[in-house]
Amino acid sequence: MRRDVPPSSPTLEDVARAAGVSRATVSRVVNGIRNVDSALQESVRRAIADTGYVPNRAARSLVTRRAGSVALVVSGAGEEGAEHAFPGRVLTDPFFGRVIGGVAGFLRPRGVHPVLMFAETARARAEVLAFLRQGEADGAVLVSTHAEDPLPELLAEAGLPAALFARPARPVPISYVDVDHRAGAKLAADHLLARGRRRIGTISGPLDVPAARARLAGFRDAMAAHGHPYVPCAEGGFTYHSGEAAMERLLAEHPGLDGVFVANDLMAQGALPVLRHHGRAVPRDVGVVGFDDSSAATACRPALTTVRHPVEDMAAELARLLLEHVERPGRRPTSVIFEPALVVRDSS
Amino acid sequence: MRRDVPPSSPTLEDVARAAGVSRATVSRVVNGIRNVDSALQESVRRAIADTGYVPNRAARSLVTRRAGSVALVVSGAGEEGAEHAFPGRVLTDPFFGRVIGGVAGFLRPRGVHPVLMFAETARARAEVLAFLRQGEADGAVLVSTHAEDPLPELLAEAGLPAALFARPARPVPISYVDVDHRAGAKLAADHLLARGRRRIGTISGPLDVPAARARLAGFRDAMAAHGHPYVPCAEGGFTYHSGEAAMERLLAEHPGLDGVFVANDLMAQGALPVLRHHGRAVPRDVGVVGFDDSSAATACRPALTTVRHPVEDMAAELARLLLEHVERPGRRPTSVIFEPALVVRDSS
DNA sequence: CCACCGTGGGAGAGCGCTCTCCGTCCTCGC
DNA sequence: GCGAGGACGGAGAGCGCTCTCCCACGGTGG
Repeated sequence: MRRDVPPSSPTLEDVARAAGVSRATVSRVVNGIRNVDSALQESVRRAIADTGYVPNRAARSLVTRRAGSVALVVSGAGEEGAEHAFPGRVLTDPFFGRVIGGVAGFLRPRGVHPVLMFAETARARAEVLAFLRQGEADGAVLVSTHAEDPLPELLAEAGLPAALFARPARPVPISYVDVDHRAGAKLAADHLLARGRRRIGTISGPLDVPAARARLAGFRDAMAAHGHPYVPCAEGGFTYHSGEAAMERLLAEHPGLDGVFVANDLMAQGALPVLRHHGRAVPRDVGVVGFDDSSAATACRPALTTVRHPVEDMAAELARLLLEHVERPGRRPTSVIFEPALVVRDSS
Repeated sequence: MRRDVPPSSPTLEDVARAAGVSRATVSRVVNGIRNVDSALQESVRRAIADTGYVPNRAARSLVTRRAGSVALVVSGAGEEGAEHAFPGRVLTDPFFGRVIGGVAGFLRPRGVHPVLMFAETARARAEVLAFLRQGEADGAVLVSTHAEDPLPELLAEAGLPAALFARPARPVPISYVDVDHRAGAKLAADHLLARGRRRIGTISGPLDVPAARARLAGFRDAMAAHGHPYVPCAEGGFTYHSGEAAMERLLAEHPGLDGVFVANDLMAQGALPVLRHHGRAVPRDVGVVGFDDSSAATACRPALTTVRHPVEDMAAELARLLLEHVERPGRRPTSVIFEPALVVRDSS
């Protein structure tokens, strides 16, 4: 409509011609650098508006060697070998939603876009590496579902900018953010004891996950410090159903229980109906404390007392760490640990 | 380590030199086109392996005018004006996780990457448009949280390839996928009646959302066809808490209720404790049927009878539609409607 | 025996941008 | 009054790739 021949979008050249200046000057105005006479600047801006110019990202990337995007990798999701299954069934866990939201929230004002990737198989991991090497993304933030994920090491070896959500199981020279799980578990222990609970058990997460181990250890240490050296434990898998099953077992072995610390809210959500089913009123007979302060915590009856995990803030910091590595490639890995807080609701 | 001077990755030129052929030939091999002598092909492949070459995506995009990625836009999320808030609190809803998983699952084997974007504000919408115009993504799939979302129209006007999850409130010339909400609601009605329920109410979704309206209308029509012209309804907002509140209201006005159709699982999950709290046993006194077959359906006690919404398949189809539009820009919009199915569990 | 065609492969022109040079002009200071 | 130096803007060389030509060669039919 505006032009006759080319239906493709206007280029820097077109704008330059319209404004009567050189390409370089238009580029300077667009990128806001150096000293360009304000009158010229104005006419360039008008020409940009007139032509409807938008810079072509591919061309820019080609010369700047920056993609302006980062890979947001959900790693270790799904089963090995389930090549054609839908990935991201994990995304069903509200926890990932919060991480993604936090990362995206930090990146957005900086004009960086997150590219979603799943890396559950060896092939998928190779794709992530290729993706980064091809320069389609400047780096990767990684959130793993299980501890044995080899991707962090692969990234570190390849020298690609990356940052992790949660400390890796084996030490890897890579930046990460995490919460102080031990301190959070101590908060839960202190709270249950303060409420007068004395026969306290715990439902842990899968013990190959460092976070789950740390929560259990922290809880036991805190209990021991208060003179409770033995704390019965049932291991769960961080899912609703594993929470149910673990609660059944714990209750069968320790019917006299009057308090439970559950290592995440989803499992606690599963534990509540089991307690009710066995005639235990919560919080009257048994006090329950979860971990994460996820949406599950308020989608329970009674609403869950829980340990707040500042997931969004952590995810934002995660993104910040990554961008720092992208900015200055040589940088040494750093880790940032966040403090948890107790949120008291109705279940304790 | 391998080379002395350039630490940057090898280019087509380097590979060509190593294989003793021209750039063009290497390009042909890489892209698997035209007829290249198999001996040459072999030596080129070896050279690629030796140099560790990976094609530079920006350079390729520059000439092919294809980004190889699409925008996955969550639209209408969060409140207008909450500029600095974390976006994607919606991601907490497992429904979005399923959509994202389905889209990603389809795109992945095709080498297309989804770029996550949020478009809750006018500014964010402008960014999405600019993103597409800049050629950073070849098109957009859109999943909206509310009906008044202006983004579909903006995309259609701009002639950018796009596809929607769920039919837009106002007709827009754009492809979409949806489920047959009316048929799903009829399934629920038939089932409740078949189980002998006679005093049946419903909790609807927000009535400005077309899907919510269609479910309500379908339910009422099916009930009317069976001789139940009046069906009491309480409007909810598709969230856990709105489900609780709606159930309270419905029960207050119609204490004799023996069946409820709830327009999504999350609200049904909220409704169950309310029924229990008011002394109604589920399913003995009241039968409950949800909608979606989300993870919430199995994370309830009793487990929820619900209408299965094949979200992953729909999302895959959504991605397919988009890619079709990217492939052949002139294509007319099409819509694909999926059939729902009843999943009987314990709540009815 | 020559015109013709099909096939394999090279040369080279860009794609749209950034950025380094370098030239021009204007303003001071001595 | 003249040279130094700063401010401004243009020319042009690429970034790494694709793809259109075009050439060379061998086989075929008239």
